Amino acid sequence: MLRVFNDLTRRVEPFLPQTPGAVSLYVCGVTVYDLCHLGHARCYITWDVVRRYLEFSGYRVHHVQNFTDVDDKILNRAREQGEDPVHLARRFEAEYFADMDRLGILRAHSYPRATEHIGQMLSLVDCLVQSANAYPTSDGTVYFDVASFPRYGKLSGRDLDDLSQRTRLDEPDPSKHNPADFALWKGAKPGESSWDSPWGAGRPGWHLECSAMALDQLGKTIDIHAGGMDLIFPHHENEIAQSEACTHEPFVRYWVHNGFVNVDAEKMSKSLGNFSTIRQLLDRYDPQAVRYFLLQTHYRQDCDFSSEPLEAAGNALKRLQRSLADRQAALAAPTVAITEQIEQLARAFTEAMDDDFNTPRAVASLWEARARLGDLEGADRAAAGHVVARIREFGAVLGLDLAAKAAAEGDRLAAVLDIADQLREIAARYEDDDLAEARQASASQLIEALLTRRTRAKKARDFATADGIRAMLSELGITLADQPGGVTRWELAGGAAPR
RNA sequence: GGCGGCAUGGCCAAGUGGUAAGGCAGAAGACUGCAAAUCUUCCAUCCCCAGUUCGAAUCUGGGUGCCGCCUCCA
Repeated sequence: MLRVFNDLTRRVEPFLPQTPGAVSLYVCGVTVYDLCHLGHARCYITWDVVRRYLEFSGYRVHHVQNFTDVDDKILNRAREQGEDPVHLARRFEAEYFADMDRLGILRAHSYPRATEHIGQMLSLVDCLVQSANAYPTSDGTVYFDVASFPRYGKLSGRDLDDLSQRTRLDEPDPSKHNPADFALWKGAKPGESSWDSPWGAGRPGWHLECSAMALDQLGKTIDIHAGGMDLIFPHHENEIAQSEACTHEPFVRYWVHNGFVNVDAEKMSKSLGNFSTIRQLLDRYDPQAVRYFLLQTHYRQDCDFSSEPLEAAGNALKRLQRSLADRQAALAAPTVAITEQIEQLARAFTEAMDDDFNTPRAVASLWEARARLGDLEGADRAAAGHVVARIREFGAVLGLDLAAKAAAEGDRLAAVLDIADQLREIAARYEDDDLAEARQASASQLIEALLTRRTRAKKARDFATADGIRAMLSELGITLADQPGGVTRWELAGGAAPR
């Protein structure tokens, strides 16, 4: 039985969607005006794992994630760069997908854009004005009247009186009834792109779009609404107010939020100068290592992107993959012991994930299953591959690929590294027929040829040659591993992605 | 000022009453021409103080330290 921490009640609750077997999931998406940063990586990997686990648990998930493509930041950025705002927004949508694809994040079923839901937003504003939960001002702005919504502050634990008294020094609009009122619709300034409305030309406020699109695509009540912790107030608080004031139905059953990303123990932010993009991260670390790193921390905790733990995660993942590869071929008929081990793994994994998506424990269950493999003997040992297969299956539920890198992958990496010329130089030093033939070959073929040459040297007990080849490949970042049976495997060292 | 989070071995990190998961790093052994990899084993009493309890990392009270939200932010 899945249990989920609900920020609305601040408790872990049994997960009961409206319709048994189906889950509507709305994840707050990005404002498309810049490249995605580490916080986005954390957020979308978190909800990707949640979605994968829901599906693994048998739920039919309808996953919707918006793009905010009209907003001050976009307009400002477009002006700075002399680019059309729509063009800029579409460009960064593509960049978003490029990053998320590298991180292995499943595509949502729908990516609604704010600009394509203006009509739904205006209907919502109209509904709120009709019900006296909102009021227009002389400049064409429509504010939500927070005092008209008794439950305002419920999600974030704010007190309306307190919020109201905290009048901000730079509060620009004296026509607000209450300083805590927020804009549903913003009157357009001259020259800005805008849409016509009953209240004059303008554009939507930030909070409005999520309500309008969620209501449009998922109905009045959605099961899970997810996003970063920083969205609790004011964004999600406002979404509740504007949605429920109109529909009179609970907007969301389970509000879930992921913790922050810190860099060197401080919040990552542009002003602190410790802001980094997903791209910069992936220049240094394998996307799978990043995912593994994040899985080791519970999603509601803050996590600190620093090099040591990231490298540790890469090492751990690689060791797990290699360790499994050693047993994968043992596929004799499953024995009682093997069946028990599989059941034990499944139990530990699902218990961990059912407990508010406790991925650190889920990952640990994989390691424990792997360790038990070591105790197997005889017929049990000959069937160990079945356990390996299950460990990989559960890894996939977390979005981890626990199969060792296939030769094709190594080839791709070698090609990206463009080390063929250097390999040919090495080959030239150990001139012989095999290598002469390999002159036109790809990087991985050259490596294989060198390995063949080295194996021959080893058989002849010419260790100087064998170690020389190993040392030179090592300088190119290629690590050799002589395995029992005389087979030599190679891989790129360090877990680093190609630069 | 209001609201909230965190403090567990060298590092990361689970665990919310029953005697400290897991990973990284480190050490020892097996294997190996040597390496690497792999396998096996070892490696903490949980920020401080006072309570509750047969029993607390886990509950209560009091400290100390760190962080976040309250403005755009995933």
